Amino acid sequence: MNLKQLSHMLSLSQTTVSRALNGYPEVSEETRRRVMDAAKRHGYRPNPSARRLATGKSGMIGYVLPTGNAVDIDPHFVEFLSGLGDYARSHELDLVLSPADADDQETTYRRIVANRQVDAVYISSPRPADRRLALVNTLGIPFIVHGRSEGFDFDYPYLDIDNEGAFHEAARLLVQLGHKRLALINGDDRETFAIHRERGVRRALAASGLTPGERHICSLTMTEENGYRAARRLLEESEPPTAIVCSSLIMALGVVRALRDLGLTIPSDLSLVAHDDVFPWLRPENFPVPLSTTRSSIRLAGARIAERLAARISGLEEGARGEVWPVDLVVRGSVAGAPG
Amino acid sequence: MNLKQLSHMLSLSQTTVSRALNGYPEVSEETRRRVMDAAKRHGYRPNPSARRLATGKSGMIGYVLPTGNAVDIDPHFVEFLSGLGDYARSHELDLVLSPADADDQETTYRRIVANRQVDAVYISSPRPADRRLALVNTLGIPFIVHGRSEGFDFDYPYLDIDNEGAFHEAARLLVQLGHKRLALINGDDRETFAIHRERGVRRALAASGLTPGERHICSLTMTEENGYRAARRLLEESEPPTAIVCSSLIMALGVVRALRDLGLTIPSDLSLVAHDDVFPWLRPENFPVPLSTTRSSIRLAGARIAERLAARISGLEEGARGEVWPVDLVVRGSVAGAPG
DNA sequence: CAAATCAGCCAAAGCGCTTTGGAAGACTCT
DNA sequence: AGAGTCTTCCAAAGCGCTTTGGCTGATTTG
Repeated sequence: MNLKQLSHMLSLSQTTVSRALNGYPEVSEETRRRVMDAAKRHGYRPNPSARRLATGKSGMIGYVLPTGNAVDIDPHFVEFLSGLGDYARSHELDLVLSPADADDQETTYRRIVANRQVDAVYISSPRPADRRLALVNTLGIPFIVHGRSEGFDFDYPYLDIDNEGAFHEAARLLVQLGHKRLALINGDDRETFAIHRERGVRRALAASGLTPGERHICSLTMTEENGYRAARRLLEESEPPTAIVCSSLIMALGVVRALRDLGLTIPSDLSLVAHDDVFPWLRPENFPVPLSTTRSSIRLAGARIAERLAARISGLEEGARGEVWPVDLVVRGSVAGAPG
Repeated sequence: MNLKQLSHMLSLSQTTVSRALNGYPEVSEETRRRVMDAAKRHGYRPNPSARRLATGKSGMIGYVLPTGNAVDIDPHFVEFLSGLGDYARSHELDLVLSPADADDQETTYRRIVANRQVDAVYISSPRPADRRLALVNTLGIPFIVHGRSEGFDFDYPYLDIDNEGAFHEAARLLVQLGHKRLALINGDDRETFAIHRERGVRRALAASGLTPGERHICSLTMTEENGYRAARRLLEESEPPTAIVCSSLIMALGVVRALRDLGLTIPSDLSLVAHDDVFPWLRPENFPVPLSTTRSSIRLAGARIAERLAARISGLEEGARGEVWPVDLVVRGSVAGAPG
């Protein structure tokens, strides 16, 4: 059932039927009702390919997926996706993943924009002065950044959590508990989120006249093994930290393992706080000692981004609005006063 | 730059240019070369929307993503995606994720097929007599199942690992080591993979005249917490198992935690084997006691599925070919003879 | 009352590609 | 030499929608 057939059986022109269905004003209410009725009754669904060719709109949002043999997709992605799906599902919005060589994403961005494959894109894990951002900005496709970049002379729309604030709070708490030697096991510090977190920690320390030890700030990809290694290295120093702030639950698993290997206990020997993106399959309250966390649901962020992208596509949202979500500090048994 | 312009500047018809570019035989080699050259030089890229409208082919593969408030996307998905991307990247194949209400995926399948949004789909986590499979089979769109279903009177193309064999081997090893009380902490047993795993374990036990205790086979969604709970329940029985086979590393984390809480040690009190899908961020060799695993890279499966889908789309693969990958049993320190 | 306005509809021209059904010319074959 | 056969190309008809530009008859306006 296509437009031609439908309009024919209504004895109307395709123009009128099309306009009736798309809510244009130049069609009488009665006609519109008739058309709508018939469309529903016959299960008419406009062919998206045709609509697309005519309008250039695809009804999909895009994401360029960095891939490569040495490239692992962030496990957070799946939770983000859950959120995105939660919103998109009810709006018949599909998501197009365009895999790209991690070292040459530009080609892919250009392709999907030139081909009008998607109406909007989102960008995640941005770095300072991220080229993708500059590119997408000049290409003129609607977009939203999940996270923030830095060092641009233009503004852009984003959704981020207050990473600096969160880690500032966490570190401040630890300092208040008397910790003088505080370490940060951070994610990849080429990414902005990690930079912000480090900034938060440093600021909290500085406020009490402390500076982190040279090697007490480390940056690694967020695996259990790296958490272990970092913790091990830190705790075997001559003056080990008495508190650690950690950028992910997965790394925290490794930290906990390292402590065990060294015969140290939480929180008497070491206080630990980690960031929790809220995975359903790994919860901080279920750590051997319940883990204090800075918590922010990445899934909710996914839903919000979908919502905002939809708004941008339909022109309801404009400009470079940035949105920063506060982060909860949830204190559990893994923190205590600094050891004697 | 579109076809019209290109053909005009070559003084050829659109027909000829189109045919030259698409490799049809009825154009001379010389002309083809001229056309190819000009196309490359001017960076001509056929407009996919137009091509799509004309041919009905989209150059994308689809996946219906079950979503909902109570629905969590499987964390394995991300690794699978990495693999899919590895292949798709080099073939300019995009992946369309269509989020759907987990309880009504049929509507979405019908929509993407009717709209010809994608050229092929894949289905994951199938259940016995899975309705999606029957649906997709009748809709006539090329597809591949990741995993297997059961109870159909038709064959279908799939890629699966030998779950039964893997768990049979694992259980057999434990039995050979003298374990009489063996428990299985399985994933959701409405899914075929879990059924196969259970079958493997039962078969190994039966071969030595053993049957698993009533409550020694449990089925739960694969979270750390569920692993903990199941292990705890099992080990607090009057006749606790001396060996556990576990369907995922994440659950195994919980098992290890439970053991610790109960003051038990691996492998002297309990032998443990888990299935490893090969996550970059959590490795069995890094468990407190290196974990024995049945190992199969889900990422490689993703790449293979992409490859086969592409082959199906282009007609290179036909029929209901099933492919079953063997699974490695990797023995590490977590298994030992049954305690005294 | 003629002129201007307006609501409501339509025919047709795109969008940019593929594909059908020839047609023209070159070549073979008897 | 004329009939048949290839080879190589083309014009035009789709694919199914949106949108431009106008037309008609009814209503308002000076």
